[in-house]
Order: sequence, then structure tokens, then C-alpha cells
Amino acid sequence: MGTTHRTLHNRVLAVLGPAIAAGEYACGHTFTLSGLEDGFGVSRTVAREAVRVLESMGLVVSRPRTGIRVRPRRDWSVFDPQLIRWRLAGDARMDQLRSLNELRAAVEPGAAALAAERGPADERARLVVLAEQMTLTGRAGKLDTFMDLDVTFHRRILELSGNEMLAGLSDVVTEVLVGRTSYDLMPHQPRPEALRLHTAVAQAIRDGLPDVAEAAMRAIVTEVSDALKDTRPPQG
Amino acid sequence: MGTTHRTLHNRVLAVLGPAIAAGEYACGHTFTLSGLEDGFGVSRTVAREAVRVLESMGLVVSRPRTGIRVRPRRDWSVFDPQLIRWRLAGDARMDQLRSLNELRAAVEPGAAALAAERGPADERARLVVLAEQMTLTGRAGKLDTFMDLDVTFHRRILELSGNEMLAGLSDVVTEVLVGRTSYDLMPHQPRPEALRLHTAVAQAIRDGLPDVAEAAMRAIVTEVSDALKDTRPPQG
DNA sequence: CGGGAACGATTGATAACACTATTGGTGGTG
DNA sequence: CACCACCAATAGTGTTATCAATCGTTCCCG
Repeated sequence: MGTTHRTLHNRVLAVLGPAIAAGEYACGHTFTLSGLEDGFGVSRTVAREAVRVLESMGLVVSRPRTGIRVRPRRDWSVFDPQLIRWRLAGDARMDQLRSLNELRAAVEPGAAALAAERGPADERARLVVLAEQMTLTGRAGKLDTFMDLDVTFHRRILELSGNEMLAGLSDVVTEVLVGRTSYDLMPHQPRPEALRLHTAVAQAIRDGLPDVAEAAMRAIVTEVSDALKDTRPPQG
Repeated sequence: MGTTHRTLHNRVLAVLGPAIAAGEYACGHTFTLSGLEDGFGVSRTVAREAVRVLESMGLVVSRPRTGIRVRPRRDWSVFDPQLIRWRLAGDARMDQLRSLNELRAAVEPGAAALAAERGPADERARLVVLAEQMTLTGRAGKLDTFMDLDVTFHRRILELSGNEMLAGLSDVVTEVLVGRTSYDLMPHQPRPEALRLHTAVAQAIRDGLPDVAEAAMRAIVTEVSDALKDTRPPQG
């Protein structure tokens, strides 16, 4: 658990947040502060602080006389890291992973292009080294170290993009890659084609070729999407 | 102002948030609750609720004996809508707009592909109508209605992608398009090439051609990036 | 039957206080 | 002189009590 349960209101959030995120309380359901006080055995102040956080995430809205009302999903701040964690922890884990993976697939080609355009030269060169290490550990079938390398590879590209928002997605990508491995959605040995493509991306970025980097990265993410599609239930 | 200043802690946030977001308080700067109480003339409870929200956005961390410390920018939840609004309202407006535009450029081609794959047929068809209207109003030089149409066009594609996270970016796209127009970064008459490309995207999505839609959308966003690049100061 | 005034439930805000974690100093000791 | 244990000051954390503001509901009057 990365989340610090140091404070009481965080412990309330750790229960209430996942419950709402999982849809246990339908849109429109209302809580009352006194209900939360009694339910969690905390004081009004603590209950309110928890509500304030939920409110800032767009999960609920608090109004006098009405109470604390669960908002429709489309109003949620789906990029909030805490909300993402809550959903990854719940039953909707696979759905959240698929959403994140699609987002990642959409974003990474563009990020690779930007990295090739404006990343610092030395950092760009180090990507090639990383890709080589990936090839070695991949061929050796060391899946756990391979995953670590894979994570840093993709993280670093997002960071090299020089765009704070793309860089802000690096946790998302990490979550997807780790989740994918821990759910056995990875082949026991990375496909040679995938290894080759990672090297191609790294070299294109190093050589400052945005279009090539973008195309190669797109090849990577579409391959992954196809792999995930197989695990998808027939009726989505 | 969209933000409801209905509550007192929101009014505190409306001052404190933008100030921190603008970098007026460097990373590492610490506040104290009593300082906030005095500075804003509010009770401790209100100050604490404001801090809780800032904390959930990753802007600050609150610890006993240390106070409320401003965190480094890389820890901020840069996708938080409130934070985005604060930065758009401040001096860094142009930087934020550029970040958002790059994000948008990275995301929209992929979103267009997904929309072509799985959007409902009737909705997909309506995109073509929208594109036609854009062409008409664009040629007529009605810039304000054109912007509205442009906004709904791009919003709807993100929503048609069937991915909640991509759909969650529609406000971002709106912000970018509106900001672009209000800052006179648009030509007085939309370029014919841009109009043609919008129609191409719409038709490809309607016809269920992901790759074509993606390529056409990529052409749109790169054109915009080039246009913005010209307005960029020489030394970034 | 419609509009508006009164009611009451519920959040919003303040104050005062006890508790606790953290830190930094201080003094003793090897 | 360096290091460790202890202590005290400091700020956040949590509780309780009380009043104010808000707003959906209800009920009465025209």
C-alpha cells in the first residue's frame, strides 16, 4: 500500500473512495455527515475533510439540506491518481487496465516523436542501452527484470517528451505494464518482434527522427492492443 | 467563473491554489495553519479543509511539526481540472496551453481510430454533418460559430472513442480550442486544407476506417502544432 | 389550483481544547 | 570531540459543542 493511512480522514477515504469508485453507491445516492460519523466512528471534522477530498475529485457534491450526493461517472476526475488506484484495486480492475492501456496506446507514439525532437542528446543515447538490456534479459527469459527495464524505458520516453502532462502519465504506464505482467497477459518470453521494435524506437529517438520513432512506437502499442483483445470477453 | 465560491474553503483555494500553481511559493516553502487562518481571516477548520484539497492534488504535504510544505512540480496531479484552470488563469497560461495542445495532438489521432472502430453508427454519421457545417461557417468567416462547431467536433470524437479517459480529456480540448481563438492564434479564415481534413476524418470514422481516420487527424494536429510553433518565443 | 411563507433537516463555520507526532536542542558519555 | 538518549517546543490531528446559512418541503392563503 503506497497510500499513507497516517491520518484518520485518509482511512475513511480508503474505504469510502473505493466503494464509490466501484459503483457500490449508484449515481444519485446520498450520504449524510452524521451517517458517515456513525458509520466510521469519527468526528464531524474528519468526515468533512474526507468529503472535501471526494468532492475535489468530482465523485460527490455536498449541499445543505440535500446531503452528499454521488455524481455521475462522467463528472469524475478519471485522471486522479488516487481514483485510478481505487479502481485498480476493485472488481473493475480489468476495465481500468484496458482504459489505461488504450490511453497509453494513443499517447506514446506522439510522446516518442516529441522525445526525438527535443530530448537531451545524452539521455536519448541512453535509451539505446536500455533497449539492448531489454533484448538481453528478454531473450534470457528473466521476466521480472525485463518488466523493470520495460517500465523505465517507457517512463523515460514520456519524461523525455519535455511535456509535463505526458510525463504525468508515466505512473499510468507503469501501472499498466506491471498489471499486465501480474495478470499473466505477457508471453513467457517477450516476442522477438517486440524487442526489435523497442530497439528501433530507441535508435530513432537517439538519431532525432520523430516520424520513425512515432511509427515504431505505434507498432509496439498496436501489438499490445491486439494481444489484450484476445483476453477480452466476446461481448466487451 | 465556473468554480462555485459557495463555500469559504473554496474561496481560500481560489487564492492559494493559483498562487502555488504559479510558483509564487517555491517548492519547499512551508505554510502553517495559523498563518493561513490569519492571512485569510478564516477559522482553523476552513483552512484545514483547503489544505486537504491541495494535498489531494499533490500540491502540498502536511506534516506535524513541519507545517504545510509545497511539493515539487513533478508530484503535482497535472491532470486535475482545477489545477489546469488555475494555471490557465495565471501568467503561465501560454505554457499550459502549449502543454495541453501537445497532449491533445498526441491523443486525438488514436481517439479518432477508436471512434472509427467502435462508435455507434448513427453518431459516426452525424460527424460528417458537423464537418459540413464547419466547412460552410468556415468559408463564411464566422469565426465564433466555427469555433463552437470545432469544439463539438473534437469533443464528440473523444466521446465516441468509448474510452472514459480519452473522453475525460474533452474539457482539455475545449480549453485549448477556445484559448487558441481568444488569443488570436487562429487565422481569420480557417485554412481550406484544415476544412478538408476535418471532412476526411469524419468520413473515415463514419466508414469505419481507423487507419485513415488516424492519419487524417494526425495531419490536423501537426498543422496546428506548426502554427503554434511560430508563436513560440525563439528560446522556448 | 398556484404561489409564497414558514419549517426543519443538513451542511457550513467558529471556537476551545486535548492529543500526538516530529524535530531540534541539550546534556551526558565514551 | 563525536555520538546517542532524552526532553521540550511546535505544529498538525482529532474531538466536542454551538450557532449560522441554506434550501427542499409542506402547508396555508388567495
